[in-house]
Amino acid sequence: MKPVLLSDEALELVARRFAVLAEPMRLRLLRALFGGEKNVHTLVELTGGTQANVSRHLQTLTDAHLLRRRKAGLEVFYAIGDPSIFKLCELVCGSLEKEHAAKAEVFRGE
Amino acid sequence: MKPVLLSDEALELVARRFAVLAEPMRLRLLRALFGGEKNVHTLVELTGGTQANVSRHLQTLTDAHLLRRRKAGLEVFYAIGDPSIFKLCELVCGSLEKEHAAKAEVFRGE
DNA sequence: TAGTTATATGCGCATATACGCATACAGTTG
DNA sequence: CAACTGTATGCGTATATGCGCATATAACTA
Repeated sequence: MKPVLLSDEALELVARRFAVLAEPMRLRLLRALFGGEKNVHTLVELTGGTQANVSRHLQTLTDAHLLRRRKAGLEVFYAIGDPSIFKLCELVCGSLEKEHAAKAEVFRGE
Repeated sequence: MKPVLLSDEALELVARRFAVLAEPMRLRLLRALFGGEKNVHTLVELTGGTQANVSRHLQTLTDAHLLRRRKAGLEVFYAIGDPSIFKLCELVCGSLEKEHAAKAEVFRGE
């Protein structure tokens, strides 16, 4: 497929999407959600962050349409809302793995 | 497909890679290099940035192994050094397109 | 209604980084 | 050697944003 040359405005949007993915805590949240939807309390435990910080990052991810939000009584459940995330991480990991073969074992999950 | 769960250290590296791609000016540089390698002066013209700023961003991209550097006399030529960039942008663009298409439908009374 | 639980948010601080300016460095030419 | 060209870099500033603390909001329960 031929690469389409994007406009400057499109590049701004792409950059913003990449920025959302450029925070380790948000990636940890996405990782925690790979297995399916979870409520905030569970995500706080899994990521080891504070409740306030986790809530903020969940907001950022939801605003970017990477997560979907479901309210159930007192709890709020989040789940991955954009399956392209999986392929994105696959691509980046593959590239990084090739890049420093010395650190490659990190990406193979031991 | 079964996603591999990455370690926290791996996620930090992935986040760093995304951060490199999270700047519009760096994406403009990558876009300018889609057609092949170019020297700094040409990239300054194509992107409309200052020479100092362009040089810095080229450094960042090269450090991340996304570009390769070739010196020829006074000039320095840069070229895309990681083909996964193409697929990355394709993925993100596809995702953003869907998102905006969905948004557009709202205004069409869908 | 009052109290409890789960989640979200206002605020301030600290840090990271993009940018512009000036200048340094490297390589070529006189 | 000096002068010139192309590229890189030190420095200061402005802005963005991640984090912690405290508190607010929402929904359930006695």
